[in-house]
Amino acid sequence: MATHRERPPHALQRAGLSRERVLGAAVALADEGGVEELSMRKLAKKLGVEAMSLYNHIASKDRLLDGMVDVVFSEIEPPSPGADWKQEMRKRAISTRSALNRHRWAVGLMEARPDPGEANLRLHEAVLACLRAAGLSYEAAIHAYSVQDAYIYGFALQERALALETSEEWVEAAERTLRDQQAALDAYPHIADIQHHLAAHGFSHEEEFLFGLDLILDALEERLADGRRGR
Amino acid sequence: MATHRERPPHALQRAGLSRERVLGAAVALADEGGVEELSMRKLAKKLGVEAMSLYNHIASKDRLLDGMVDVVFSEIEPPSPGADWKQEMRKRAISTRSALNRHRWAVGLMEARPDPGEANLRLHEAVLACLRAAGLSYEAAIHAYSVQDAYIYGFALQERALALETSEEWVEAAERTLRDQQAALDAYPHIADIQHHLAAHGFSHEEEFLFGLDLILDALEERLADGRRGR
DNA sequence: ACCTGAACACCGTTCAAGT
DNA sequence: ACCTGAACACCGTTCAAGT
Repeated sequence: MATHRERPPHALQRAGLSRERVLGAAVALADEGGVEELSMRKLAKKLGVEAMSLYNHIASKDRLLDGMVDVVFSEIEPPSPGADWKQEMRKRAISTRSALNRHRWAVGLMEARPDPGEANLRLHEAVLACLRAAGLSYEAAIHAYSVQDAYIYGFALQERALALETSEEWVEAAERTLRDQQAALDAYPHIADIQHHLAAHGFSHEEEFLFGLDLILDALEERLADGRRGR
Repeated sequence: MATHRERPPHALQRAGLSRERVLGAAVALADEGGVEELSMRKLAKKLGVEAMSLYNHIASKDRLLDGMVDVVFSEIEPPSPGADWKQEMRKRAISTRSALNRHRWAVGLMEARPDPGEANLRLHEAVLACLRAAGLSYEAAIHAYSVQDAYIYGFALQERALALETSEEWVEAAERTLRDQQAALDAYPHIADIQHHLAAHGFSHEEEFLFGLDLILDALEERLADGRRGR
């Protein structure tokens, strides 16, 4: 190590890239402009380098996306096996939703990558460990995991589409719809009713998320009394 | 109509395109090769025409995708308002899943398009009508709709990723994982256990889907006893 | 009204060449 | 070992021109 030669100060040499720097910049770029804004050329420019340099650190754009997805997985807090499984699963679901809201480009990609990254596996392992420690059979654990994840990722998908953040924005959007689309809404009276309801009461993604989450967790708890006895 | 002039038989003139033909070909192309295979140029070639001709029938690729998504919505059987809401919702969920399995490219797009198409609105209206006819309050209807759709679309998302069809394929895949990734699995004992379970018992997407769906519908029925009394 | 060729401003990726 | 320029085979879309 001490014998390592000093790098000569050639102008071309010193970009200082690394897999981590590339991944970090890619995530930041996608966070700002969406995944369709992410091109190898733009990413390179952001790093002060030509596009082809990136290929020294990642094999292809597809592998870049794999890495980015695993960055998102690494931000999700894994459950601990000891404590109350329902509480742990609830925290993990909330943590997942907020990671997906910070990185909206990731929603469709998280479940879509074959061969998962390390952070993905670690989280996966922790969830299974928690459920098994709670006494669930393999079948019950698979069932429980499957419903929860379908719900969490599906909810995030809808939330990404319905881009309104606050309850006030919902009121405003509903009022605008009622004003501008009045004629169209005549054909869809129940949709119109719902718009009226939203204009009057607003809407909270968070509240909505927790309603469904607790519905599912409570129902699982009831059913898994059976699962625990072998079923 | 009778006075309509015969079209002269010029060589360039007679492609006979229409919005419907374009949409149909686009859906077929995406069904075969996935959405990344769908380019304006390839679509045109499939229709025996140059890419630029397509722009006489659809405004842009984005509007093409809008149209394709609405084709998928049109294949989902809407619930009827009179009958048992749980049964109607169950049938509609199953119909949605099978449409999404026929058109796997659509999964991430169905919920992602601003301004919905006609088939989308018609289905949306029918679902709300069914829930309201069953006596649910606006709040309860929104809750019920939201959980169900999150689950349905989220499940389809997972199913698309886990591309294995039959239970036998699952057994085979699990066996291969256990054989090839043995070292890696040492670090993740619970994942390894699940793979063993899958290798022994197989896995059915359909069964899994129905477990979660019925869990949710039953739980909704219980809670909505309150929703019906105004809550 | 519908179709087209040429062109523009982009893509991801390969490959030989530089240091 | 890392970075680059030129090149290849693609994209979506515009625009003027054809019939």
